[in-house]
Amino acid sequence: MQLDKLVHFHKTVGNHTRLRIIGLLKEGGALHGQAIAGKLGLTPPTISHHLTKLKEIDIVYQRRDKNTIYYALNERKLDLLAEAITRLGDDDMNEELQVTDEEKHKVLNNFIGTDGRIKSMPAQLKKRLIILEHIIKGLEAGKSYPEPKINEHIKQFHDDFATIRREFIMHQFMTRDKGYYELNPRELWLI
Amino acid sequence: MQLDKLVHFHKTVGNHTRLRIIGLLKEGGALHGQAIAGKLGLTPPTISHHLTKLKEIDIVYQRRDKNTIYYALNERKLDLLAEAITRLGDDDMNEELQVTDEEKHKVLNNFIGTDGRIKSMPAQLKKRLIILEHIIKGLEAGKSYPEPKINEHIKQFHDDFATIRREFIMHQFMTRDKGYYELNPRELWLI
DNA sequence: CCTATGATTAGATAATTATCTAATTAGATT
DNA sequence: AATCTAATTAGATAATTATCTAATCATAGG
Repeated sequence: MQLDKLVHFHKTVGNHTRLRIIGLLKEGGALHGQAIAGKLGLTPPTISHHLTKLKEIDIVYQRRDKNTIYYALNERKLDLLAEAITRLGDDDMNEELQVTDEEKHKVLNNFIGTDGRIKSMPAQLKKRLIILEHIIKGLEAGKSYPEPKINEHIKQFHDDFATIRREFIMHQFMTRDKGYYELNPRELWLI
Repeated sequence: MQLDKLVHFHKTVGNHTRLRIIGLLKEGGALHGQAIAGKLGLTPPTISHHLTKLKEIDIVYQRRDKNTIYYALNERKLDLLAEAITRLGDDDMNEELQVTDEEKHKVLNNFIGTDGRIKSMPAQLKKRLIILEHIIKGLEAGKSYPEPKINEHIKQFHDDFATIRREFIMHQFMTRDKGYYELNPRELWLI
């Protein structure tokens, strides 16, 4: 991570109100704007202002339900940035996390048969993520799926839909709410 | 770590010049003021200004040799603070939002008369939440109420049922769907 | 199409702050 | 004591920003 980005991150987090918002989201899960405003004793425009800043550094994301937008913490991002601090002066950061298209192709060729089904799930996280990404690409962003639909979709690739479905949640590809599943924004994906 | 302290830390580190100083000290070991000023193309007073801020958060310490003061990075501190980031929002950060049972009793006694009705709605959010919680406790979880039923229930406590009903939604005590109201699970309540 | 609700944008204001030059302080050396 | 060197403080200025009110936008539901 380069200097400017790190500055931007700290500048954003170095504010009383914004830290309190982060705290609220951490303890309370997703909240909508007016709830945050109420709890902090500030007006909605002010909260809006802070939320856009928090979104800029990618630490909160949003989900819309009717007229209400729920904001939630991207905790993984938090961890990554914490790590970045200790490596402040170092230059060779981040590279090891990138995956090239070529690498993806190779993994897909190795683990997916000519019939399109998964021959076996790789054990290594990096490769698993590539497979998961491949599966989830068949789903539509912004659409809400009931659990059976998800199962059905996964079964096209692999019989163990329960494990894979769980990994979708675990690795932040999707969100579950009351039995309904929805893709997370791509920036949240770990790949 | 306290909220204020965390804010102070991030505010301090969230500055282009100061991060560059940290970077210099990390790669170059101890440096004296004028050397830093030279490398960054700034004047000594400016560097002095930033160094006092970095000393405030205890991330830089100094050693004097004759007239020259050498500044060095406290890397252990850096690690500690990085760790604190992942705990943003944990435990004691939100202390001021916790409410004890004793506190609740006190508020209820103050705002609710012997007839069980609300004498006046407190303005302070924390107290309002206590009153709202009290009112909503008379409703049953999992049951779906039409709007008139809700109004009726609230009117036992206060005549302004519209405002209170709206606050139930706003503060996530309940959900409305097509004119029907249902309690949210308790974990969602802000109290 | 109309209305209600929640979010965002625009614009204003007051507070904070990064930076400079000029002046001052603190040690060290002669 | 006089002088040199490095650091700090004072004071000024320009830029940034947290917050508010008022206005606008976007979506849902009739």
